[in-house]
Amino acid sequence: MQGSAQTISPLRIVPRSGLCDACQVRGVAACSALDNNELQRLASIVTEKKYDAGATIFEQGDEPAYIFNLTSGHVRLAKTLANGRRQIIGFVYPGGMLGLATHGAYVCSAEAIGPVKLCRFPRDRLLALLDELPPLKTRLLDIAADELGDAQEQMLLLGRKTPLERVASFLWRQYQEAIRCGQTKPSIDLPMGRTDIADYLGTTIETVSRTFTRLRNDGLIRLEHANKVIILDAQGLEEIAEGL
Amino acid sequence: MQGSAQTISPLRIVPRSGLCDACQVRGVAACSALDNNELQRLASIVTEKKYDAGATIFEQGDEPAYIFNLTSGHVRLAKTLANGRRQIIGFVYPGGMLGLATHGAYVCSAEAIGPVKLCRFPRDRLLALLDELPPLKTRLLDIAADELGDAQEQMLLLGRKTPLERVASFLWRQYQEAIRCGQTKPSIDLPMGRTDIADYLGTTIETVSRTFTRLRNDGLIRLEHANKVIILDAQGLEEIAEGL
DNA sequence: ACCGGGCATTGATTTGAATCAAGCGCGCGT
DNA sequence: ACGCGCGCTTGATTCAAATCAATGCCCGGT
Repeated sequence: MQGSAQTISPLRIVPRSGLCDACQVRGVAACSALDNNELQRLASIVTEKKYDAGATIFEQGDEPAYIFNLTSGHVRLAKTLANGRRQIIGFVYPGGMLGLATHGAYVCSAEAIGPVKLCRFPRDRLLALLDELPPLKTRLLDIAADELGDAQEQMLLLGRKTPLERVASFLWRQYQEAIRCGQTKPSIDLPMGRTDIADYLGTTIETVSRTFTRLRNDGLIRLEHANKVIILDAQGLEEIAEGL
Repeated sequence: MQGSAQTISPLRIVPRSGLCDACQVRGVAACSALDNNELQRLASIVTEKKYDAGATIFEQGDEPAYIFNLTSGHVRLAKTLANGRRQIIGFVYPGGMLGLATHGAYVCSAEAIGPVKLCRFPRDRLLALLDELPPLKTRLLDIAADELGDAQEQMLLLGRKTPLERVASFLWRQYQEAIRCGQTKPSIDLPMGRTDIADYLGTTIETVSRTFTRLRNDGLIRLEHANKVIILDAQGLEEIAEGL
């Protein structure tokens, strides 16, 4: 499977690019912008890394030595205030990038929610490579612009939505993401716990829990168990999410 | 002044690039990445636009036909919820970009706070030009990564800071920005009103007002008038902002 | 199968910011 | 110079979500 040549490349040096051939997320990831030849250049600077559940991939304030591409598992990005209050900036799904946003240092920490695999690129080498791989630079610009749009949507949520609207928005987005990934049933598997959800939505674990219960009682969702949500009324959920 | 040749360009076609020669924000703006030759290519697709105070430059949801560079005045970026609740996503200062973040449409509206001048680039032509001007693409990627970092900082503010910390953070950032722009006195001129500040900080006009009063009573600031703040205790302000 | 611990839910109480409601002051136009 | 109006400040009250406090449930280990 690794050696199977769907690609017809003349010299099969392939430093470790067998990885990319077998990559599960190649279609979604940043690499999707590249042809096989270009991909090999990228592959020449990549290292595959694994982390256990709960492990820290990098810390807010660290020198941003690497940029990552998540190939399997889920990651949370978090910022922490002096007194311990925590805000989750976002969740990363397979195919997503880590470490793009910086101000000279990582602006947030990245933690593995479950066991995680990712492709690690030395930042300086990746940035140097960008000048030789214009499609990749374009792709990264697109990704950054998209993430910026997502971030702005989250600001609206945090600044102006009620807890009910926040949870509904969260579920709605998870649902859309699941659909995008080929899910056909109206259900969501939540890889993260209530604490993470609360810290993402700028509220408390108790409020999140009560809100789930309320959505259940109102017939919008069913809770198969705490981490498996069945969407019963997608439109109703969206309307709540949009503040209608 | 317009025709003054500091640059030695062979053919002086210069569609309207006299503009760039005289540009006040050339050092800070995205164009700073370009040499004079490259700048002319940019200048060939630019149109200068002016807007009155309160004017809408573009609307959330519009087709993102243009990307802008603010040359003078201040802009607010806002998103609005069905029932009228508004969240200000950010304020743009001279030299800043508008319209970078998109998801196929402008993700927020841009409104002139006071009278405003900006350079307008047709999006498709600018993006096409990026492939010929790699330094500009790099610069835009840098700008996007920076804005992403700012957005994440704002999420922390909206999700986890108290109103006091929010206002202190806001003033602190304004102060840093003023210093960056060459300001030497410890004072800030606020181009926006209390309503804009409240909508930016995810709180109400009354709370903002009370918090200004409290910071004044606690000796951290002095209010020369509503829009002119003197910083009396910069360190104290920063400590509050950081939640210490 | 039983026990223990961590996570989620549910309930009671408190609290701080939103809302409601006046005043105040400054700038503008006449 | 005067009065008008808008935007800011200040005060009183309400209310929703945070906090405090049990209780329940599921999973993993023995």
